[in-house]
Amino acid sequence: MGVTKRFIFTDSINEIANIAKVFAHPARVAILKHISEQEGCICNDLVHEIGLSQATISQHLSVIGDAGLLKGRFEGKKKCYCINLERFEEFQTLLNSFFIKTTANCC
Amino acid sequence: MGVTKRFIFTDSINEIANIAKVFAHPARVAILKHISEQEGCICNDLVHEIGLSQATISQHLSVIGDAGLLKGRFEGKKKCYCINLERFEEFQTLLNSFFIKTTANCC
DNA sequence: TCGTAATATTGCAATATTACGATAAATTGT
DNA sequence: ACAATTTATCGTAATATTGCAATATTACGA
Repeated sequence: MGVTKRFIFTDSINEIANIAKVFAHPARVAILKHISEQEGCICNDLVHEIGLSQATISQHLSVIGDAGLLKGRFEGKKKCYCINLERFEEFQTLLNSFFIKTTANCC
Repeated sequence: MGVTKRFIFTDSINEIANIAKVFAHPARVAILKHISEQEGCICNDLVHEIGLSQATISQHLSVIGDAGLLKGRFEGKKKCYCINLERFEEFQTLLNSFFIKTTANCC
């Protein structure tokens, strides 16, 4: 098979998985790190900075964007990206609410 | 191609990606949620609870375990799993240290 | 030791992801 | 309008992931 059976899980669980998928690739983590350090940045810089092709970077950016983790706007021909902090914090809150329930452990 | 070029990224970035990969599949999120709610649990319960085959659950458990997010021990023939909270918090700290640097945003 | 229960591993088919060259689309300056 | 620059999209090859049946392994009790 090979198809993830999303339909057997709750919405919150699927949402955590979807956002986590963004962080599940080092290129995307590197992109987010770079953007967060710049307060806004340009895609072409990323190509130079990260060391992947322009097409690949653009794809990763759209994955990050689809998950709601970016804000962006065009400034002339260049596109300015920044991190959607609210969304990022939403992800952290979700993670916390799921896994920080038990303080005691059995092992 | 299709190969993730891990070698062009730093260790911290790759580590974030590796741990995030655990959370990037709803079955694994559901497994972690279930375990965290039980303070220890049994794999066979998971098969019944999650709705995937025993082989699949077992595979997911080993992915979670390889990332260091589980502690487990055998209790007779059954295996008792619990969450490695230290490791989970390590992940959260890593995420924070990378992306909560800029409070101001450009967009 | 033998049978049973629980978990792990293997092998495979189906699908998803990653990466990049080529090309298209958008925008600015001339 | 045209060329130059920047980003997006398409096509496709390579690799990774997902899921399960079948089988193996491990541990216990009779």
